[in-house]
Formats: sequence, C-alpha cells, structure tokens
Amino acid sequence: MLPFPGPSSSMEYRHDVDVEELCPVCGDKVSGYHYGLLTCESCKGFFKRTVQNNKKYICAENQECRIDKTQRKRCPFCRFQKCLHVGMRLEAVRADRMRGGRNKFGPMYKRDRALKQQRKALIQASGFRIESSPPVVSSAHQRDFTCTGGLHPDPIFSTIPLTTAQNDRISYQPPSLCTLLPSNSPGATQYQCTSFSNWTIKSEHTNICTSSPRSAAGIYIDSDKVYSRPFSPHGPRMPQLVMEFVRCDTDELQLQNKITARLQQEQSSWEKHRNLSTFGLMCLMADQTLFFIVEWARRSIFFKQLKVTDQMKLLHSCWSELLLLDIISRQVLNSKEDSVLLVTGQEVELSAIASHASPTLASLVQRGQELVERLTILKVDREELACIKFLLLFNPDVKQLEDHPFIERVQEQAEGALLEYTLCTSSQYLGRFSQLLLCLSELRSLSTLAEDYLYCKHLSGEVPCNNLLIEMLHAKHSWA
DNA sequence: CTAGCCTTGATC
DNA sequence: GATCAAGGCTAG
Repeated sequence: MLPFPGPSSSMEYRHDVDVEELCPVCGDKVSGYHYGLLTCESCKGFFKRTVQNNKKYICAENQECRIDKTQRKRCPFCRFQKCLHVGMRLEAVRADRMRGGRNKFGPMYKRDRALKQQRKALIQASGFRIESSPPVVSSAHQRDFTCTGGLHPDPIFSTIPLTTAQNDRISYQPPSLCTLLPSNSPGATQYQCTSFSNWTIKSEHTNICTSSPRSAAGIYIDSDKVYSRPFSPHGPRMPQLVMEFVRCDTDELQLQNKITARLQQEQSSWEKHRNLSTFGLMCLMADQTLFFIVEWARRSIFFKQLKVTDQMKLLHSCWSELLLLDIISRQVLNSKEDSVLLVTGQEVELSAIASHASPTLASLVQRGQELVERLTILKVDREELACIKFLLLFNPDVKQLEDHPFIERVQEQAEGALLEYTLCTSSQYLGRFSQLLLCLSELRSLSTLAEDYLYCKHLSGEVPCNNLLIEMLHAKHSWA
C-alpha cells in the first residue's frame, strides 16, 4: 500500500526570488505593477494607449469576448473592459505625461508585495509539499495498446453498440477526448465584463494609500487589493480567483438531469446486447460524469488558454482524481452517513455495498468514507472544493507539457487563492489550509488505487467499453 | 495597433 | 546608487 507518494514525485514550493504570476487581464506573464496591479507588459501598454489617447472601441460581438494571451488583440473594447474590471486605475495614467518617478500607488504596491511575501513565508513555514500522483508501476498498466483510426463524431450521443473488453483490446478506439476538447462553442463561457457605463472608480480607491493598514487573524491583508469583489458587492469578501473558480463549476442539478437522461439512453442501447451489471452501470455513470468533467475543464479559466495537447495531457493525468473528488464532494455536501449519493440523485446503502464488494473494493470504499468524514469535519465548502479541482487539474508534474511554466503558475495561483480563502474564512487559518492539502494527498493516493482497481476490472471484461472511461484508463500509460 | 525594449526620475 | 513604475520608441 502506498499511502503517500514518494519524495521524487512531490512538488515543493520553490523559493524563487520573483514569484511568477499571471496577468489578470490576459494570463500572460506579469512584468510588474502597472496602473494599480500586477499585469503583463502588453496590457500595460494597451491600457496606457487607450487612456492617453482617449480611445473609444466598439465590440463586434456581445461585449463579452474572451480575453486571453492569444485573443487579446481581437477585441480592444472587451480588453479595456477587463482591464477596468480587474482593477487597473485610470488615474495612474498621467495627464501631464511626466516620465519617471513614483506615484501615489507606490505604497500600495509595497504593501501588496509585503502581503505576497508574507503568504509565501507562511506556506514555507508550514512545510507543505503538494503531493502528486506517483508514477503508476502496476504491471497491469505496462501493456502496450495500439490505437487504430476511426473517431466518433459525437461521443456523448454515440449509439454505437458497446463491445466486450476482449474486442476492445484488439481494436481500441483512439482518444475521443481529443474530439471533445477543441473549443467549438465560442461565447458559451466567456469572462463576464461589466459594461463601462456601470463601472465607477470609487473615491475610496484613491485614498487607499493613506488609509491605515488592516489586519485579519494576525495576517496583514490589503483587502482592497486582494479581495475586490465585482461580482457580488454585498457578499463576504473573498479572493477573486476563488470566485472565478466557483463560477466555472458545473451546476449539480443540471448535471444530475443530463446524466440521468444519458444513462437511460446508454442503458437501453446496452441492454439490446446483454444485461448490464450494477458495476457496469456505475462505470457508465462514471463515464458520463467524465464527459462533464471534460466540459468543466474546457470552459474553465486558464485551461481554455492551453493548447489541446496540454489539455489532454492534464486531463489524462488527473481524471480519476477529479472523478473521485466529484463523488466525494457529493457525499460531503449532501451528507447522509449510511448511504452513498450517486450523481443521478439515487442513494445506495453503504451496508449493501459492503456486503457485495470484494475486499479491494470494500477497502477503497472504506478509505473513501474516511476521507468524506475528514472533509465533513472540516466543513469543506464549495469554494475550497473549486480550488482543489484546479489544484488537481493544473498538475505541473505531468510530463512533457508544452506550456509547463504557465501550468506551474496557475498551480501557484490556485494554491495562493485557497490559502487566502482559508485565512479569510477560518480562525485556525494555516491549520485549515494544511488539513485541506493533506486531504488532497489522500485523494490522489486513493484515486491511484481506484484506477488500478478499475483497470483490473477492465481487463477482466467487466467495464463497458468504447467510452471515455476506457480511454482514460488506457491513456495515462500510453503517454508514458 | 501591438508589444517588447528603452529612458526617465522620485523614492528608498 | 539601486529600484521600478511611469512614459517613449519602434519593428513588425
């Protein structure tokens, strides 16, 4: 048993002098503080040109264009909206065009830097290591699966009859994930920009550098900078990135309805060929959930900026972790102690599972339950779960990533966001963050075991085939 | 128009 | 003198 991965697979927090961050406007590399916050060089220049020359832009679409590194040139209107939205300050552009020197934002930049240093020191002091999945050494995974041609036009609604595992091994379909990933629904999940007319620079912002420093739970926090909340001005303050993560989340009710509908469709198709076991039905459920996990990733902030090849590598690496987290989250948020709540809304008695499960499965369920209990005691919330999903997805330990620095930076930002959130919501601050990271480790470890288990079941022909689940089971090992 | 690099100058 | 966020310059 491998409760925790070995040190070789762990990712330590680096002690770099410069913490690399992402431009809140486009996700490019930050070059320094510009007009009120850390941005990249190009957005700095863009903001300067726009304000200095009093430029007026018009959006050709719905004023909600996605702004990222590759598309930032396409719509200056939405780019400028986003500049304002994330907090770039008009008043930092000098009317007299005087060069050099310092402006009134200097002290604010200094405090922000101090906060970041403090946060970094806290993380280091806590001695955390973010554990990642160890390389899978199970001999069952060493097989070489040859892919042949032929893609499903739409795997989600595919009614191609399911084949047996034996046949699958001979004619394994190539990854359907690659057909799911290319973005083909522009505008579906774009960054929300407030319209310019609705945006007002509040006078309190201009006084920020003269206001007295605030502290929370012994940790200095410049809340105007870190906890700006344009989405919901009346709610509790929380890191903007956490709100963005939550915004990316899938609606549970919608998920339940869609998966139930698809399962009925799949099941009727399957039953024409043979009876489906309970285990098979669970696999179909997991399979359908995977489609939604891919959908979630595809429309998520940062992920959609990645090349499809990197997207596939990340998903192939963390699918089982995300799937397990999905199942576990459901138990934590809708907790009934003696039963497991399925994605379809059905409940299965734990005693029923225990009486039918093999020792391996029983042990997996047991460990899963223990993790649910730990998270329940912690009262983990949606915001924290949303951060954890991003921590799992943006795993910088995945091999041969094209844009590794970007993924590393997102991982760091997600960690930072989770830390800030826990500091801001919990009186035990650092303790809570460490507890959550320990749960994350356990989740990773558990998902590896679950994947091994599933793989063995697949080899014995018990997993319905030609689906995303099978592709994922095969993929991690064919990449290696 | 964009974005990378350069120059400037107040503050430390 | 070093720093670093302003504005400036310019090839692409």
